[in-house]
Amino acid sequence: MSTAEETTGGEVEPWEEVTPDAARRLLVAAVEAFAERGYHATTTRDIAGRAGMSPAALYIHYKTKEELLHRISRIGHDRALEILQTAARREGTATERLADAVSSFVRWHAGRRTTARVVQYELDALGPDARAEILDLRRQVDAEVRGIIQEGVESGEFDVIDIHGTTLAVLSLSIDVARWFNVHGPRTPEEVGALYADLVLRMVGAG
Amino acid sequence: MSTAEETTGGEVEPWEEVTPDAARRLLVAAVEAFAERGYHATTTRDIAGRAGMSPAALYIHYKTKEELLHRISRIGHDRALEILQTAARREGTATERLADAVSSFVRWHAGRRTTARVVQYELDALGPDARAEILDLRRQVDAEVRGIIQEGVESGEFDVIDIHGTTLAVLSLSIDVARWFNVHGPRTPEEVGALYADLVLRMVGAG
DNA sequence: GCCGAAGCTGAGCGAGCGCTTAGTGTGCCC
DNA sequence: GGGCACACTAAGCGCTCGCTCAGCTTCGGC
Repeated sequence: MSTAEETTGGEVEPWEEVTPDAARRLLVAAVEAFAERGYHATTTRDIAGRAGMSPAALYIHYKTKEELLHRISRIGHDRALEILQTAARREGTATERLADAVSSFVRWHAGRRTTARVVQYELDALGPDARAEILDLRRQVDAEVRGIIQEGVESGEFDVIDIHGTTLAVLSLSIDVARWFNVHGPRTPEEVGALYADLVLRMVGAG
Repeated sequence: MSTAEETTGGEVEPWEEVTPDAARRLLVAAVEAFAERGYHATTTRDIAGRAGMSPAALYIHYKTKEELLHRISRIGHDRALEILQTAARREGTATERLADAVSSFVRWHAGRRTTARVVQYELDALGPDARAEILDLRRQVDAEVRGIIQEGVESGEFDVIDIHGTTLAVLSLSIDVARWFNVHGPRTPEEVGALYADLVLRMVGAG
């Protein structure tokens, strides 16, 4: 199986780039809390408690609660963009690359649902500077998908009238997985990824 | 033009069912505030201020801040379900009814974006009883769309393998419009509705 | 064996939260 | 025109929030 993600199943815990260990535990606790209750409904006491620390410990590693969200959002967007870039830049037809991009992007939104939820739905809680930085990453995400669709249209593989609108719809469909996906539901991330890749190929008139 | 919504363009201000006038002004103010900042980040002082009243005035008409959200969510879900039911029960082929359902559902999510945003993204802020009531409405929404797709498959109009999964994707795509739609953006609700109806017909293999 | 740096805690500050209460103005009924 | 129901306000209560700070522990270097 050739996919854009190198090791989906055997992927080690993410966030390993975050050190020291206490800072990572706090960040993982924040991801869970933000995903469950939302940024504004989450208290710093809750985050510290989940990480097994006192409320004050949080401020050794992070200046504010918002810095936690910023770090999570930045790392998550970097990862999402990396997944799409890997799919977009592999060799193969536009059809193969679009299917790969959607299936791996969706697999990430389902499999890492808590992270994806925070990344996709808590943007407005960031301050202006952090938000601008993240929006720039989102434009890059959009450009990757639009590029594949554009190439498929030019090669005659796809039949698409509104390239920008269709790109928007493909990304919107994939991102919304983070809202409804249920770990205890009937579908695995792999199954949703495969279904969505098929639906997207139909949307662009491939095959 | 025959659509599921009787009068999209000329639709009078909604919320006219909410009386007296002061209660409606507070509710409209709450919709705006919840849509902009989210339920938890909105203060009762902000809601009352937008409605031109003192903070205490809110509690003449609503027992709690959560009751405001509950009323908004209930009315919004009723309206969304009504739109889908009108499209599903009109006469015509499954293709026509699915296109009508998606275009009017999407048009509502784009045109009434602030309401739709609160309705679709603030469910978790409700208490258990209110949430259960709303979830029941969502099951009815799902059943309407699934019904049309099922009939299209049975009549041979559609080519769909996973009916439940495709229903989920169609609703997910439409609902997510409330997240990204921008009133000042390049597309009108009508244009997005038409584009999305076309994309959904492709997804189900119609035509 | 002493020292300073680093990681963490217990206690708590000022602010703003949801919500309450006592009191005020207004208009309608008789 | 007196009384009353109703809509609303000013003030503020009790609480929890994000965040701070003085002090304790631990540990490597010498």
